[in-house]
Amino acid sequence: MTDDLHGAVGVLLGDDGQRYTVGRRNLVEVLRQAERPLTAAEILEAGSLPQSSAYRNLAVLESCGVVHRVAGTDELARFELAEDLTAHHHHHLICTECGLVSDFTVPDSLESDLAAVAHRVALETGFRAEHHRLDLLGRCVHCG
Amino acid sequence: MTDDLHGAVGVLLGDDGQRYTVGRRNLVEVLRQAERPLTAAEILEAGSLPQSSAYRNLAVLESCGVVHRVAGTDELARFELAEDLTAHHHHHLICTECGLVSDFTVPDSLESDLAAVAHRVALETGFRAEHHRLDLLGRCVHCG
DNA sequence: ATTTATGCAAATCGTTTGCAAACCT
DNA sequence: AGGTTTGCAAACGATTTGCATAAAT
Repeated sequence: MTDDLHGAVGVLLGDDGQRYTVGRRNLVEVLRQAERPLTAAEILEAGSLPQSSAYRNLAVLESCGVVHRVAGTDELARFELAEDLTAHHHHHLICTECGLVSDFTVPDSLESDLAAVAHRVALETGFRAEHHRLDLLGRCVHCG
Repeated sequence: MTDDLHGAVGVLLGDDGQRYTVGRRNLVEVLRQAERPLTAAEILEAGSLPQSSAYRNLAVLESCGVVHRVAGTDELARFELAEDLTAHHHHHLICTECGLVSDFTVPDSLESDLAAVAHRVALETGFRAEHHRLDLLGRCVHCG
């Protein structure tokens, strides 16, 4: 029950003065079992909380850094566990046909280049980059 | 009046059996003058069409490849002229504080690497990448 | 003349919020 | 008890749509 993930989530919530309730554990579990970002609708189907609780708790988890909000090409919000809590840094494949979002990773050398670019841009524009987002847009295997 | 841009837009619309009406020209002009992606609200303020016409025409322009929809971190839809119609390929700086989206470019060498990654991913996952999206997320000069 | 675009107002959809009851410590 | 979270139902805000009129070819 008390494995690494839930322990880490508990700490993040606690740091923020929040409780790790049953509903929140439920959400984390649903997101853990998904191998891709889920829409609110998918989460509602998979979990067993009312809408308002799901949305409210996703917001809490997001502000504590447990959950991350992912932008696709449609207007639906999608959520995944923060990278700190899961294996590793990854990027998204976004299907422009059906909206499906899935994960992929890139070579470390490319990640270094991206970091260098972020640094250059900061110098040139005064924008302070904290993260980057690299997505491939196209047709998923289904919509190919 | 009939400069390159409007000519090109007219062709794209025509190819799709659509007319280049006053309202559509108005939208293209508003987007041309902006140096960054605009939200629907900003477009409504700048242009002079009713909401429904603006949204409907943005949808038409998008499906003809004249306008491109940009995802930020907030839920607001943002629009810009398609890259084919403007100078060049670019990426976005997205402020996580105020949502502002602005443009930047990266070295060609990085673009080549991105293309190579897209190709590799296609082989490995069967996903057909058509475009990519590289955004930097952080604080803009204002919200720094 | 016939097809397509417009503009108003009403509807829709995802998401958020007010409030009273249930929960945790 | 004291403050937080829950769950229902109602509210919200951005975007979309029905329909009758106006415009374009």
